Amino acid sequence: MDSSELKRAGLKATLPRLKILEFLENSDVRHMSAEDVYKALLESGEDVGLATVYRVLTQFEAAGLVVRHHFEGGQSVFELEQGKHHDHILCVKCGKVDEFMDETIEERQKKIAKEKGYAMTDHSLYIYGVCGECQKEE
Amino acid sequence: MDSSELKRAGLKATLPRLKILEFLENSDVRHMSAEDVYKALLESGEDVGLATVYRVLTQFEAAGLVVRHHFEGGQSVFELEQGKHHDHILCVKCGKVDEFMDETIEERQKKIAKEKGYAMTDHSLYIYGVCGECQKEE
DNA sequence: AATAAGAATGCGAACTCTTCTCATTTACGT
DNA sequence: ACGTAAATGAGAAGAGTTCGCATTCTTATT
Repeated sequence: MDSSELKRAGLKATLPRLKILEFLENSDVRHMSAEDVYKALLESGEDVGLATVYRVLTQFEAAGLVVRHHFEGGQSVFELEQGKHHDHILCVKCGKVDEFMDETIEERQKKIAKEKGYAMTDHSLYIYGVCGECQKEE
Repeated sequence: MDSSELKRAGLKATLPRLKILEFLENSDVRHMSAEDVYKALLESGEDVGLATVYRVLTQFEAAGLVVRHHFEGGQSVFELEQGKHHDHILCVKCGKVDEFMDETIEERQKKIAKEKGYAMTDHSLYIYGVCGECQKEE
């Protein structure tokens, strides 16, 4: 088991944390709600509580292992940190999520923050649309 | 009373709708949650239900009278439609909200959507930071 | 390897924001 | 003014998330 990542993040290597991290790393879906993680673990025969999943994901976020997003639709969505910042474009029909990174937009944002007198801490950019697949279906 | 705006939007000119619209138009705060609107009306002596405020704001949104935002923090925030699209920059300390519009960013977003094969329907961009005022306070 | 002490867990209750249900009231064309 | 359909208010219900607490783990120390 790879408890070193957790140790490094200053977190005790408990079974639920290990399982959740492992799941995030091995899943091919990159953006998941707490509920998604919870259900997947239950189906794998793990015995975790939903509250624990929420707690752990929040800790992972604080530790920088995970990034939390607020897509439309209310619930939080989590994504394993990949080192490189990026924004998201999502399909309003099928829910597909794509990622992109645009240096020009990044620059402009910094510029705007400065102009407005803000010390920028963060930003979130979501583009919504209908993906190629969904456009075909009438 | 100005019921014409409501009529034009295809909505019956009921008292709660009139009051809510009037309040949105006369308030100097431009971004308000349903709860904010509800409380303000109660304090003005109006007798509205919170459910009605939610319903009406949702109808206003559908009618294009109002725009709904999902700032961080969970609840929806509403803003009177001003014709011209803009994005937001908000202070994470005091909650202040500023608006901006950047043609370059707009263009880039369209370009990205096209590249990724999406038919763009909408987008949301929020910059978070500490505003000038709040930077001064220690 | 056993132990002690504190941290983490699971469960259900609680909380927040929002929507729904439904009996009652209101707006508006006639 | 009246009738009808739509809108309202109140509280219940729903979704997502957090909290409280008794129990169970981790881990540093023997």
